[in-house]
Amino acid sequence: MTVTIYDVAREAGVSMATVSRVVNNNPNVKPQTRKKVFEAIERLGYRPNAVARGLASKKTTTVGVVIPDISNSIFSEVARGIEDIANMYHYNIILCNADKKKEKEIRVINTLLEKQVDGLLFMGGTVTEEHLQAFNTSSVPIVLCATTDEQNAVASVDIDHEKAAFDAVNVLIQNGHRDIAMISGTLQDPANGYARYQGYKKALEAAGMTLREDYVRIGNYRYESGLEVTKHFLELKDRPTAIFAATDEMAIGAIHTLQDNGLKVPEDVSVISVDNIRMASMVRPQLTTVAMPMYDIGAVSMRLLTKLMNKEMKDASELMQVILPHEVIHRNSVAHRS
Amino acid sequence: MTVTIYDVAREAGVSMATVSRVVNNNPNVKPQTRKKVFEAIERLGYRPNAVARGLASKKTTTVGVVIPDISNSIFSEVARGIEDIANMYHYNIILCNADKKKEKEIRVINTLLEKQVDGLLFMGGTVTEEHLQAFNTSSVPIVLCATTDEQNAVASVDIDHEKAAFDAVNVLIQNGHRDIAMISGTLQDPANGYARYQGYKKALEAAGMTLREDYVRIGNYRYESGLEVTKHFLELKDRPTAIFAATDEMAIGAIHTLQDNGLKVPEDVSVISVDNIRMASMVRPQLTTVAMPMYDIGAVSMRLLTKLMNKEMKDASELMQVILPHEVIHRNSVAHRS
DNA sequence: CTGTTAGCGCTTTCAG
DNA sequence: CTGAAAGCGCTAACAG
Repeated sequence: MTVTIYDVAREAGVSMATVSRVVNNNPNVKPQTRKKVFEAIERLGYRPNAVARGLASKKTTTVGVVIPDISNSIFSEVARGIEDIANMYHYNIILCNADKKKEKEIRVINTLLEKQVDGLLFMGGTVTEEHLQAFNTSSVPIVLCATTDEQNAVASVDIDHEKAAFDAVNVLIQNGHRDIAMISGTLQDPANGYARYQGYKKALEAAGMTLREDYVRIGNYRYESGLEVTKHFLELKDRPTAIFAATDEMAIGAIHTLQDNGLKVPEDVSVISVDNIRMASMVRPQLTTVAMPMYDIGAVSMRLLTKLMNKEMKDASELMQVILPHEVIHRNSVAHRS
Repeated sequence: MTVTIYDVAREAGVSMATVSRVVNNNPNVKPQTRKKVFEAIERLGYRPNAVARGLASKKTTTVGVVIPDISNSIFSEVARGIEDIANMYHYNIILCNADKKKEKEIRVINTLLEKQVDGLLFMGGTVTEEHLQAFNTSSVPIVLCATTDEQNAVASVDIDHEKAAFDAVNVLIQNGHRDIAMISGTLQDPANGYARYQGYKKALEAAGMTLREDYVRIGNYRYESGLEVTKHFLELKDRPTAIFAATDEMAIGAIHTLQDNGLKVPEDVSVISVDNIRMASMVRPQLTTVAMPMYDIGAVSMRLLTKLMNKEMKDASELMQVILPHEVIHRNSVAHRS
């Protein structure tokens, strides 16, 4: 039925070991023998069994990636970065959506580990004590992607969310705005929520402005939420002249309710955010935002993982927190205060 | 170092076979023994090795999915549908981007097969003779996702692209439009290109209208392309009053160059397309389009694959071409001809 | 440069 | 209900 390395060996008149060598490109094989073996392989239509190889060699050349939701463009960008580099180093990836649910995250981490992945890339919600415990049972390297744990106990690659938010709010301030509202994510979320809120707060402070409670509203990162939340700002007696949204999607939502209410962006109200999803340049006005290098975060974390898997470097804890640079992308949603 | 089934057996005072039974939920184990084994597992922190299991049982509970580009929202939607159902049936997925490049597609199909996936989901460009050959070397079931092969030789799930385009153009016609241009994809692409173009053509014919060469332009499916191509229509002496784009992204591009040139959508020019990506309702005006059920295509094809893998049904060739329904989503980019 | 020989960790008859 | 034993297909020393 299925042709094995043994069949090839017999067909070529050599030993299994030799066949294994040519299949694995081991140079210690006489060209002549190599040729014989290749012919036998061809003739028999032999296809190496990676599972058997994995059991024998204790390496599967596959890495696990747990991701919140692959259909979310932010994460699918990261995933593309991961897969490109994985591919480059001859790894495959097993993709698991976990929707930022702790239970599900822990569960998939375990099944990935059962599948003997050579490494793990984790992209999720908050990294809790339980996550750390699960990571600890792993004998393969793990790197956090677009997240970090409080203790910096595990390698990670991310941007400085607080600084990104700070920079965003600052362009508003530089444009003369003083009444700046924020559409935040939940403060429970360390990176996209809390950190970005902190950046907003600190930027105001640095400019000697005071934070108004009614200028901060919590959204859920999505477009519809930006649409909703902005209505509240519109009801205020003294409306903000600028809005900082924690994500591009919410910012686009904000722009639309503004427009739907007869306000012009950026003439009447300026809008800025963080992320730089593809859609940011596909709306009118085009969105000014702070670019988070999604693809690079994926690519760099996968590259880091390969190094760890090859033991090119030990997980030197502190040194393993890589922060990628962000950048303000000036487009058309911010104007000087009129 | 690593604890195996043998260690657990010794610890629990039973045989490997018994441990295997409890791990696999085989009912033929006395509750008492089961308990002993579970305790031993707990005590030792035993984690089953799925690779060894895969070798012994010849099943890996993982399926391969080859996809053009996971960062493209169309495909990432499909992927989510696939993963959800896979998860439901306890399968994991190995994801490979192949960018619709034949070479790459064939290559990943082979490595996926080497990894002994239990089934394969293929989403790609044209299915050529070479693809069919590669599929033929497979002993596991394969289903095409959002594509079909000419010969209907392999199971597939997709929508009727021609009919979807036909329906889209028809809403334009129903609205009194007679000068309808099309932004098409390449005619080399059977589904999104050729079939959608055919639908356009047939809708015009059915309405007794003649197709104007200069009203058809080829784009590359993306936003920027829609932006570009539309400029040509603007240069025509008798401009179209409506535009049908093969994809939402190109339609949004069309809307924007229309707007950027002082034309109003839909008052001056109507725009419709096919896809219904998330962004379609995140632009102004919101896009009227024919919804292609991306998530469902993924979900249904994965479900079909599970049936094939369980041999619940043999690949009854002809019967295996499932066509999912599409639906016109009326939003605000189409108006009656003024 | 090539062959022999043990396993890798688990499932699966087959007995009992 | 439980155990013994034979592999699954391949890699990796170790000899030669």
